[in-house]
Amino acid sequence: MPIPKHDFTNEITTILDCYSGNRGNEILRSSEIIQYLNIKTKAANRGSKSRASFANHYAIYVLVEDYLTGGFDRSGGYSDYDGAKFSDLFRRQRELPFGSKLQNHALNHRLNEEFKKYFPICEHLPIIRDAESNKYWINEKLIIIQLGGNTINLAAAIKEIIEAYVLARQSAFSEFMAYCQEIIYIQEESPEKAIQFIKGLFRPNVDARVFEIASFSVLKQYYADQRIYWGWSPEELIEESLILYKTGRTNANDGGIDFVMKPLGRFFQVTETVDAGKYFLDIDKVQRYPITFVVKTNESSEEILAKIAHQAEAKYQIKAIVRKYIESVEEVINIPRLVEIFEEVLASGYGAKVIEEIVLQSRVEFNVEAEEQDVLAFEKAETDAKKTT
DNA sequence: TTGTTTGTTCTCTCTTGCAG
DNA sequence: CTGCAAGAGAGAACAAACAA
Repeated sequence: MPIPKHDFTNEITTILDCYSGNRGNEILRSSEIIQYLNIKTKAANRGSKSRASFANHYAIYVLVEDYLTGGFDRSGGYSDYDGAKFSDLFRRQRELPFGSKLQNHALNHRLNEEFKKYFPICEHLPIIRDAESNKYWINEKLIIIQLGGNTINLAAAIKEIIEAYVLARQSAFSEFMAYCQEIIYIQEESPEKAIQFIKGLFRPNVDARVFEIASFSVLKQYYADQRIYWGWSPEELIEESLILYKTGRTNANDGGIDFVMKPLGRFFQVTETVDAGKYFLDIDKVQRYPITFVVKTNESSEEILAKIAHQAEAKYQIKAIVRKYIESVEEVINIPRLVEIFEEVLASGYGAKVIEEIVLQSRVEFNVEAEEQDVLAFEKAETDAKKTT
C-alpha cells in the first residue's frame, strides 16, 4: 500500500527517527499503527474548522499512556496485566485538550472498526477488550516491531506523535488568541496598530468565523453607544442602549440568525458571498421578517442590493414579489461600512472593548476548555494582585 | 452533488451504593 | 430488603465536514 504523505508525515518520521536511530521511514513503512496515525493526522495544519478526529487518537493515547505508566515497554509482562479500567481511560480522554466531550465509542468500537477498514489484512486490532470485566489493553503486537533483527517498542513514540499532533492543532488557534491578548496592550499605546489589526480581520478572505466574531464585536460596541427611549406611555419612557446578542456558535448555527438586537428586535445575518439564493432562503425562514445582512465583501451596498434584485427578478419575474424581498433587507453592512463603524467606535474610545470582546468570543467559538480559562483568569488575578501591591 | 466520516446528544439497560 | 439515584457502558440518531 502506498503511504500517503502530507504536512505532518515529516513530523512523524522525525519523531520516529529519534527513537530508532534515523529509521523513521522504515518504521512508517512497516508499522500499521504508525501508518494509521499518519492517515489520521492529515488535518494537522488545516484550519480550526476542519475535523481533528481526536477521539480515535485519544483512544490510542490513553491506552499507550497506561502502558507506559505501567512500565511495560521496559519490563514486559503486559500479557499478565489485568487491563485498564474503562472509567479511568474515559476520564483521561476528557482531560486532554479538545477532549472534554468525547464519548466511549472510539474505545469500544470505532477505532477497531476503522483500523480494520484501512488494514483489512492485518491480523491484529489496536484495542483488546474483555467485555466480561470491561478492561482494556492496547495490542502489544502492533506497537512492538521487528526491524532488521532489532526489536523496537513504539509506545513512547506513539505518545509523542499524538502530542505533537495536538500541539499542531492548537497552534493556529493560540496564535490568534495570543495576538488578541497582545493587541489589548498595544492599542493602549498605539491605537493605530489596533486599528490595523481589526481592519486586517475585515478582509474578504479571512476565516468566516473570525469575520463573524470581529463584526459582532465591532457592531456590539457601536450599538451599545446608541440609546433609545421607549415605554407604554409617552410620560413613562425607559432609556435603554441597544444590545446585540449572539445567538449561538457559528458552527452550531448554520443558516440560522446570527445576531439579534434588543430592544429593537433586529435580526442580523452574516454571510460570505453575495448569493441571492442564500438570502432568499434565509428570508423565507423568517417569513420575510426584515434582516440586516453583514456581508464579507468590499462591494457597495447598492451593488449588492442590485444583484439581489437582479437575481430575484430572474427567479420570480413578478415585480411585486421582488420588491417585497428587497424591502425585507433592512440594511446591508459591507466591509467598508464595518471599518467606518469601527472608526466611530474608536473615536468614542471603546476600541479596547472591541478587542476584549473578540478575545472572549474566540474562546467560546473555538472551544477553549474551561480549565484553560480558569488558568487564565487565575493568572490575571495574580498579576492584578501584584499591580496593587 | 452524494455518500461517508466524525463529533455530539439522547436514551436505554444494568450495576452499585446508600438511606430508610 | 426495598426503592431511589448515580454511574457505567452501550447503541441509535443526528449534524457537520469531508471526499469523491
